[in-house]
Amino acid sequence: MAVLKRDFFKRNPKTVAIELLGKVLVRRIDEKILEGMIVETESYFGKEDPASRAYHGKKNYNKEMWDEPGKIFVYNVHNNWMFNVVAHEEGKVGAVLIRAVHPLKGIEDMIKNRNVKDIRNLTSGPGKLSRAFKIDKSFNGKFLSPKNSLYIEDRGINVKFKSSNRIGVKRDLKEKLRFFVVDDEFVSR
DNA sequence: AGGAAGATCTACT
DNA sequence: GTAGATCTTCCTA
Repeated sequence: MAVLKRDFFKRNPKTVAIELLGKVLVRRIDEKILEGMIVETESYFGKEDPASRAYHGKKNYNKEMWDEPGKIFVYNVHNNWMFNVVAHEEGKVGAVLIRAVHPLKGIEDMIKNRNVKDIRNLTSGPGKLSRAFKIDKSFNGKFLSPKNSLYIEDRGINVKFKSSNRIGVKRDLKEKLRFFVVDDEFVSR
């Protein structure tokens, strides 16, 4: 049950995105624990990446991507919070977007937070999972850490994954930067 | 003040 | 599966 250290995120965003698959996202709300296995991620780079929030240079809404790896980066799109973790090599820019998790624990609470019946709809998208886990802008700029009630654990789970182009992106890079676990029903369509 | 946002829901074929 | 409305942040003017 090793909590991921900051060094884990001090690498290329692509590597981090791949290795985050199968890790477990843990959220503590008072005495309740919510857990979900990460099954879908996307990596974003800096100015060289037209799909990245960092593409237009350092702004108020994206400055966390220049910040220390291991920090939480949250932004809003169409009334949805996107949950990212800052990940890049020394002196670079980048982040990994958590797009979907597979609920493990606290499912009842997630259903309450999300107000849906179909379990498959619970956390199968970036805005969905942040709502289910009660992640919002208040986490922006904090470190992933048990102290902050939000962190990621390595439980030695090994998963098979595939890659594809990123979702919803108009001008994507040639490289495939979306990664997802094979045959998991919580991967977003 | 106005607008666009790399998502989601709903309501259809 | 696909299309259209959504109704919050933060940007640009």
